[in-house]
Amino acid sequence: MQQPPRANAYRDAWAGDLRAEDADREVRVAGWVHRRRDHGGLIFIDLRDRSGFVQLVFHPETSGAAFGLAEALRPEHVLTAKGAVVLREQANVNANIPTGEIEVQVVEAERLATAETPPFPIDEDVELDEMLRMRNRALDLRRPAMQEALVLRHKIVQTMRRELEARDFLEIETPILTRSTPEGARDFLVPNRRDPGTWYALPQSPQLFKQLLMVAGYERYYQIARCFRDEDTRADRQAEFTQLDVEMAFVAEDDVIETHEAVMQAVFALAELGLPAPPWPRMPYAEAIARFGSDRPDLRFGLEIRDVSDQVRGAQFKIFQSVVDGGGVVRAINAGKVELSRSELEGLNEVVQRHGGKAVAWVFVEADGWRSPIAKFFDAERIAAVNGAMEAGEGDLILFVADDEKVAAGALGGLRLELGERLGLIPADRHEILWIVDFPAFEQTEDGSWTSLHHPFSAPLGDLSGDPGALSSRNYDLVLDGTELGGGSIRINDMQVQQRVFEILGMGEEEAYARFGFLLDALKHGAPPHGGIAFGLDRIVAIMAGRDSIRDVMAF
RNA sequence: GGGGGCGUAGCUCAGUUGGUUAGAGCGCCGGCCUGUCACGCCGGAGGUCGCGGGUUCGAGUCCCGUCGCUCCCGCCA
Repeated sequence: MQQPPRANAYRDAWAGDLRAEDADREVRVAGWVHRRRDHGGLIFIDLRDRSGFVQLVFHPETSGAAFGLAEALRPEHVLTAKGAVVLREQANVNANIPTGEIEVQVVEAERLATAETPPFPIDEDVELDEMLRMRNRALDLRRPAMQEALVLRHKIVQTMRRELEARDFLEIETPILTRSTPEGARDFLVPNRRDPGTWYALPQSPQLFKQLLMVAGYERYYQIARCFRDEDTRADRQAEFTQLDVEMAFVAEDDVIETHEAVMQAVFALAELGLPAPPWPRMPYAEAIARFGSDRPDLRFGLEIRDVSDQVRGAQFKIFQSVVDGGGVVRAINAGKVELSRSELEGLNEVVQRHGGKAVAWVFVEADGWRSPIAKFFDAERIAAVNGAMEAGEGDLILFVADDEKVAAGALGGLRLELGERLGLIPADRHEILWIVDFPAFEQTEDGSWTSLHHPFSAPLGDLSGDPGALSSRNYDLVLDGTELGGGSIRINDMQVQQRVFEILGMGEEEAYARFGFLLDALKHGAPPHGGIAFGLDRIVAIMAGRDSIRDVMAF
């Protein structure tokens, strides 16, 4: 703790903060019985509070009535105790704990509450059933890993506030009972008692409000914002989550990126992630898709994807040929010198199929050709060309996927992650961060209509009257170890551009106004160039705390 | 909405090819113990094997259903 507690009838010192220099002090500490070691004629109690724990010693002659109390104490009983801090004899020093040089010789103690036997150990990090943890939330939150995560979370938020404060940002709250926000998930709805038949939506993000604040001239806004999306959960996704939400006026991409490199560097400094100092690399979306099959590539390991369409063109293998003829691509990963069994190789099909692909073709590179069911379809020249493109040598396994470009990229991206994990290529102690930039503005859906890759307020770049598929958007996403930490964009501040975007999206003026009316009205009154970003706080804390599930870094 | 996995003591888990009285560690309770710190030693209690049905001479084990949890896909950045 940074400060000693205000002295009162319960305590005047933090248990975990007592040190050798406190020796001979008379202190009163309060907390929970962490552990009891009863030696019959001598009882040790580890007394725990938020700061840690200290050993209390109860002695039959010097502790008086407190000794009898100590015999009755059990784990998690609540206690206040008074006594002298004494140096332990050299042989009794416990170097493994911060308070191990001293102990408190109790002269007086009072039990403030008893406690039922806890249903699970609170001092160890055993994996527990989630229901059990939720039913016993107070006990679960007492566990050290949860406390550390929540302390870290607090420090991260404090750091964000401090860094943004130093850059003149204003923290401004936005409504929770609101109208639908443009993030594309299902809204949580709350019935409006005063107008039966109508509903509030809970915000999926403060997007509309923060843009309104920019139009209103507040220049720099941020908020630790609760967001709600009525979608199924994942380990890294909850229906209710927290974002650091930021918006700035009179800025371009570089301004937003550089500001947040500084903010996030300060945040990351709270854990030893070993990240390089900014500026962090920026990779165009198209490159990320081509090389890693993902717009949030994990750069901690290789297994990059290469295009071998040209090298296989003209081979006797009909599957590849028809894909290439049909405008598709053949791409591959060199998995290196690994021996996978036939059934393991077949198992990879499942990974590919999950991403909409059909199957994986595989070859083992040998001195005089390929070992593979498809080897017979390839002449020596093409084999050499593919080996060359894949930088493959003897013993290497090459995995191919042939499909249209998007599916092939996604399937190989999935395959890459699967192999990285299965082959143990992902180092736990190294981290890789980068920005993904130059996103396409629009994606064509199966029925031929266009949807925005992010939301309809991201500013497009390019000729608005031309092919929507050729437009890029002024977006940027920050990716750490294959996890998207946050993303944002420069927004549209010109109503004509905004209207053209709605047109491309097939959204009529009426619908646009129904959904975003108050922002559109605001944009008419002089909108500055502006842009912002939102970071998923829960994910950031989870990664920094080394937890797999964001539920392990949320108090409730 | 779809698919996979799991469900055995308070907790974490083992339980062989379907076989006799279902186990371990920790925790809990009792006893002993004045230097332990995950104290130690001795003893003990604790089970509707998620629930329901079926197959079988016999089911924790196999089958069907159901409930709960969880992961993944869909969905979602």
